[in-house]
Amino acid sequence: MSQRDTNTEQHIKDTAKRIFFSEGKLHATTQDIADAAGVNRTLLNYYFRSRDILFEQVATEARAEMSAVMDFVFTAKLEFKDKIEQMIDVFMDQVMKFPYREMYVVTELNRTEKIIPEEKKTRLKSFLKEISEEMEKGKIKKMDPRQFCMNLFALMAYPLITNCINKSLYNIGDAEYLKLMKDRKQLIFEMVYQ
Amino acid sequence: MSQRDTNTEQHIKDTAKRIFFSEGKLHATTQDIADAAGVNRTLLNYYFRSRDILFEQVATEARAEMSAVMDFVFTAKLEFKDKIEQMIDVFMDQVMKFPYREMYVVTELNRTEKIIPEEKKTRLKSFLKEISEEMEKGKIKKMDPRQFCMNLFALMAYPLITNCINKSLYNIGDAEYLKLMKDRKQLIFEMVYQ
DNA sequence: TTGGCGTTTAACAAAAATGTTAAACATAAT
DNA sequence: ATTATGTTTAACATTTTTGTTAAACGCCAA
Repeated sequence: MSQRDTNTEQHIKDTAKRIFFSEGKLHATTQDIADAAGVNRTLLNYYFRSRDILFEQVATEARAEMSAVMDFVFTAKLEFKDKIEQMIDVFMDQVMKFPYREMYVVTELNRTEKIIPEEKKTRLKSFLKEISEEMEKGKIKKMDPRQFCMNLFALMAYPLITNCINKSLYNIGDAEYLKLMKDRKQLIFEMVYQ
Repeated sequence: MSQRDTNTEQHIKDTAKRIFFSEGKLHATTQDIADAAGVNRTLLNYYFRSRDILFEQVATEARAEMSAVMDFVFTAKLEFKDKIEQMIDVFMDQVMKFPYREMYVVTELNRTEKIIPEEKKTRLKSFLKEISEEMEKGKIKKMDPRQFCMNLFALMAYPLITNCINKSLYNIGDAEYLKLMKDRKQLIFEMVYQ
């Protein structure tokens, strides 16, 4: 830590996240980000040296945050039913805040052909197993557990990605949209559980 | 029509669509597109004068194609149940071919602040009404019809957008993924039409 | 067979985005 | 009060992307 501590470096990254993940402006330039952060563009180079480094850090933090959230839920000592409920609650809050975060990761993957670390896969595997067991018990409809996962995440994430279309299409404002999204928590639970 | 008829102009647009909508490379440059189309970049300017015009044409055609598909389904003279079945069949085929098409439209909307024409909204409205009626009849679970729509489209579109993540996460190859997506047609129908 | 069209090549121009440098300024911490 | 740090300004350099122009080539159709 430096003697004089502004946290401008983090502020810049947070602004980039807002632009990319909340506003979905995937084509934003360094100038756009500097403007939005209310700082001079040279400051971005001062802190990050290059656009690529900034973007990479943002992407890395994004992946870390997503992992942290998923871990929190996956490893929770809860009954399956409660775990699902908690997952919906936590994950929906996330996508409401950062609707385009996964989209950013996807387009970065499409651009750069990166790969997903093994550890994440093992965490998911144990969750898939839990799902299977719950199906055996007859608590949820039987299907490929991967399909169950896809359903769950689709129902949570998609309506927020298409936010701008939906608002216009269904003629709804910010407040009502927020309410619809909050109502979805219960609705989604009812759809996937039984 | 010209005396000598290559259809290079359309070929270029189709290539752009493939790159944007199928491969999800939202940051592709005119050079990328020219290369993928196997033509010289100057030819893009020859046909379209500017990148913006090409992109606008591609976006316009995308919207038109999506509208055409939706119209085909919305206006079909079918019972609600069959209509839903057909919608899933037709729409899933679309998203399997162009997973990122809606994503492209969304990011363009976020970039340019365009607006959606009224006509589309009225078509949707009559569909929402059909949904309400079906709920009254007790054929499907009661909820806000808009939520029903969001559920339906989420279940269809999202797993294909996150294609690259899913393949890696669930350790599946192209063939198996294709099968999973085909199986989803039936699965989604069962989820929304209890 | 030749004229017109589609296409490429090459060489630039222009614009947009990014990166660099040095100097000046502000100010909180010592 | 001085200094080190954070920040801005301004002036450029570099790189990437896009747009322009003119000439040449291949070839099909009239």
